[in-house]
Amino acid sequence: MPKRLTKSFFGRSVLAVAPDLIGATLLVNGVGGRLVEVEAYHHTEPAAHSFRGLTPRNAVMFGPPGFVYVYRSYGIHWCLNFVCEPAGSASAVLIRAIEPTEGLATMRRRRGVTEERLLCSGPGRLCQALGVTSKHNGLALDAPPFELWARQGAVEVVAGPRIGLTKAADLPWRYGEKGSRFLSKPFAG
DNA sequence: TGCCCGATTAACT
DNA sequence: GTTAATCGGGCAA
Repeated sequence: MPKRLTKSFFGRSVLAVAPDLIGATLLVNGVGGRLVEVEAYHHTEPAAHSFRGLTPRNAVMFGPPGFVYVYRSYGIHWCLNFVCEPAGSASAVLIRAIEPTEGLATMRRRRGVTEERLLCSGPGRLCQALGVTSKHNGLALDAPPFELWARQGAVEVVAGPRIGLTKAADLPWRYGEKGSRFLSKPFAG
């Protein structure tokens, strides 16, 4: 049987947690699937929301690991993050793409598209498909409506530069499942 | 206070 | 390939 990921899983280096999340299963109210693409963010690099210090928006990032940080992107979309490392480190993993496995009909209704590959392939898309909004900001990952299960068996993880950044764009902190057709963008090489 | 811009997406040409 | 939608943070004035 699969194992639930608890807060101790997240209380490690964000660069260790991020690749370990590939292949894990995330459900929100029973809707979701396998994580196939994530990105790491650390307060010491300027692309992170926490880089300039604590604000009302990023406060959850400065709290303990294993909690959810949700922010509004471009005034339109929601983006889902998992807080990592000991409290105060202000690091997090952005969830960028999911392979849908549970609640496909609900996702299609929320997204307004039928093609499976377009349901969760992107940070904004997966939040819409899973019904994630600001009301989830600050909630614990090991309690309802969230369920997070460790991956079973081996997963081949690849890394590359993060997407959509103008700062610290060279850091190879994007991780994904090799060859997955549900990535928001393929990995080079 | 005002202005610029972003961890995006979809609908254009 | 380009652009609009839309809003809060950061910084200049």
